[in-house]
Amino acid sequence: MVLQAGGIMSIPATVSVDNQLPASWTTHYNCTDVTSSYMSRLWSQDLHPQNWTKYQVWEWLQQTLDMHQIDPTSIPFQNFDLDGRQLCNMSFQDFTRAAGSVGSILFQSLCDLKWNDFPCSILPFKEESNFYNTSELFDIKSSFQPNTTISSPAPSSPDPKLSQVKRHNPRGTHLWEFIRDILLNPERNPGLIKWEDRSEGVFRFLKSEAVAQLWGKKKNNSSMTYEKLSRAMRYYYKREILERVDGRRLVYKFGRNARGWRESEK
DNA sequence: ATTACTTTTCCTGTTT
DNA sequence: AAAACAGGAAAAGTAA
Repeated sequence: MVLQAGGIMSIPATVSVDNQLPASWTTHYNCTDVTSSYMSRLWSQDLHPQNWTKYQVWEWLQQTLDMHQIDPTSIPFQNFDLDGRQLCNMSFQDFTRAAGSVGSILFQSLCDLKWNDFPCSILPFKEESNFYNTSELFDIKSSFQPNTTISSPAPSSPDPKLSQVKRHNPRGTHLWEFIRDILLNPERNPGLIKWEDRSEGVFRFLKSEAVAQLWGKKKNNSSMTYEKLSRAMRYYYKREILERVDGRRLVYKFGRNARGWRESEK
């Protein structure tokens, strides 16, 4: 029998992701536990949508879609590369232009935030934030959770088109989506992965182990490694979510079945 | 409980 | 020699 010595011990203490993240990231991470009071104060007083940064707009978008169980890839995020002021200046029509039928949901949601005082149902779920969010990069759940009371349960917009909105994996972000979302948010991607050829969908891992750690964090698996992550990536070839790029290490390319990575895509 | 699908884990071998 | 790439196999996790 072959002895596999040291297998377990070799879990990379090597790359501590947190050490590599810029302040803005870790701040966001760490605040999640302490957040309740902090956030509610922050949200109810200081940070009206008007004053949101682009990042906060982005966060709001994620949360709202999630809350309504709308597949994030069904709307073009590029259309929301806006700060709070710009967002608040958007008309209803602007929203529908930017996000189709989902636009009305977003508009509605934003109106609630703009004009209502906060539904205090916003931070009731302490345990859940632990659940999938020790420190989550791409969906920071600190502020709200799907809670039916949060925004008018029956939005008075029986839009027929809404029925064809994809209701899909609210929680399940797949690996390739995770990767895509890192790529799509350069402000918060501290040199982890970079586009090699943006229009062709070619990208390269710069810090493979750090990405793996981050992925592990998301999946609550502290022993994730690039070795294992890359095996999952290779399974994507067959499904044409990724295409092979050979000869170039750590380089991958989105395939025909990968959605939502293009600059202008719908 | 079942099932289909995705990811993780582990491994052996190859390539860069 | 070290790090990536390749996939097979099987276990484990997940969503419906």
